[in-house]
Amino acid sequence: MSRSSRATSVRKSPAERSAEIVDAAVALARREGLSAVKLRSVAAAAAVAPGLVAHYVPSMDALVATAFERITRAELEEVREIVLAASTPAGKLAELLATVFDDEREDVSLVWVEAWTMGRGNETLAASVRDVMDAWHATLSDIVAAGAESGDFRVTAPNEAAWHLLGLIDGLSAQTLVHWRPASRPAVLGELVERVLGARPGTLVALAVE
Amino acid sequence: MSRSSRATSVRKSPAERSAEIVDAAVALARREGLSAVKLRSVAAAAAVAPGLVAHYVPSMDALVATAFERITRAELEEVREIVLAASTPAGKLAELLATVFDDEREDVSLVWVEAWTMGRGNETLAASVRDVMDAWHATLSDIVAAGAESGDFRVTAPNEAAWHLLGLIDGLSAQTLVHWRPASRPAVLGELVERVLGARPGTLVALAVE
DNA sequence: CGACTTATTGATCGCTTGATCAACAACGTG
DNA sequence: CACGTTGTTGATCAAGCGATCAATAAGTCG
Repeated sequence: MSRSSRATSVRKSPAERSAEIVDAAVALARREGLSAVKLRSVAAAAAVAPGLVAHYVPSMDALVATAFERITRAELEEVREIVLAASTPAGKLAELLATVFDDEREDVSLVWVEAWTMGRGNETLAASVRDVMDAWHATLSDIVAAGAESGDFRVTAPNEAAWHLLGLIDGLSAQTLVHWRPASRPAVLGELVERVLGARPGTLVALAVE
Repeated sequence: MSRSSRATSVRKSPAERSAEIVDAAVALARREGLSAVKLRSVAAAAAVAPGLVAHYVPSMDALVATAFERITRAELEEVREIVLAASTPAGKLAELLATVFDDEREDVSLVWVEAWTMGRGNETLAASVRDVMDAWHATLSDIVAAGAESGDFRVTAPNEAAWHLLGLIDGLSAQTLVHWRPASRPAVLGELVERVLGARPGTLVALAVE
């Protein structure tokens, strides 16, 4: 009667298994948020025993931070490539905003907002959040500075303007997270950012609509 | 040896005790965030047994939602009164921004950001969040609309502009929560909002500095 | 083919959470 | 001063968390 039936297991190289576990954590975080990254749920997602997750990861806090980095770095990298394709600063910014506020990307908002609060009890995560935010700021700052130099934007402090753009992006993302989808976002948003950057009316709106 | 020593208790009217417990929850949330509002921590803060908290509250989710409402409604009310004192729309907005981004108010940011994520598993809280956000939006919208009418602001869609302002406020608040305090916030922010609303340069900056 | 290395399992510990409830005692009442 | 109502206590339950570790078996190597 006590054929307690041990599950059949396949041995894999530590590197491969470790990657699988991290991948499972990333997929889980993308789907249900960072707070869904638990020892047991990751184990289930990776189809391994709970103990194995703990074995391959220093701590769950670290795994959460890793998942955050993977997801948000990938997003930034994606945006960077899209931005690279555009020629003018205004075009770059328009593409950036269109990408960030794409509806497909709502899940990333959840990851960000959760990271801000979870960072308060997870210093590893907090450090990651700071790093990726800095990277975002740098990307935005570059675009704004280029626009200021070319005359497309009339900004006195590109660095500060980049912070405010980032704040705007974060805030609006958080809003959609709760329940809002103010309908005419792209067009009106373009108009808004034109003003923020002192661009000529229409330079961003036209690009944003495509 | 089994003098298990029951703590001396003072009987109070249900209304009074109930108020004490809610007050303790509010104070706790203000100090350490909504996530600190636990059955036992609230009990300790109110100096009662854990069971009493459960006795006076339908569920902890409800208590968290109540604490959120109390804190954020009070903030909004405070801002409303300050805004009322200013005469021009630009002045009202300048006062509003100065108040919201006052350093003393950092704790409220934590409450907001936590509410956005906790609302995902607490429908009572989610409903409260939507309500208070609507109220904020209405307040901002009124100011912007008045400014549009008076000619102080050149905005085509006050309603949308209010959403964006709110997004900006929320996003920048969240940033300070993580670790940022971009130094020259008030002045540069005023300039930013002038542009957002198409106000004449200086109308907000001058007021914000006071 | 047997032995050894080691990837993997799953039970387990200790802790925290919200919630329940029998027992207790403080206060108003007769 | 005793009685009874009821505000209050604190132990307790069940669930979920991260982490640990002895036991197990898969794959490799002589």
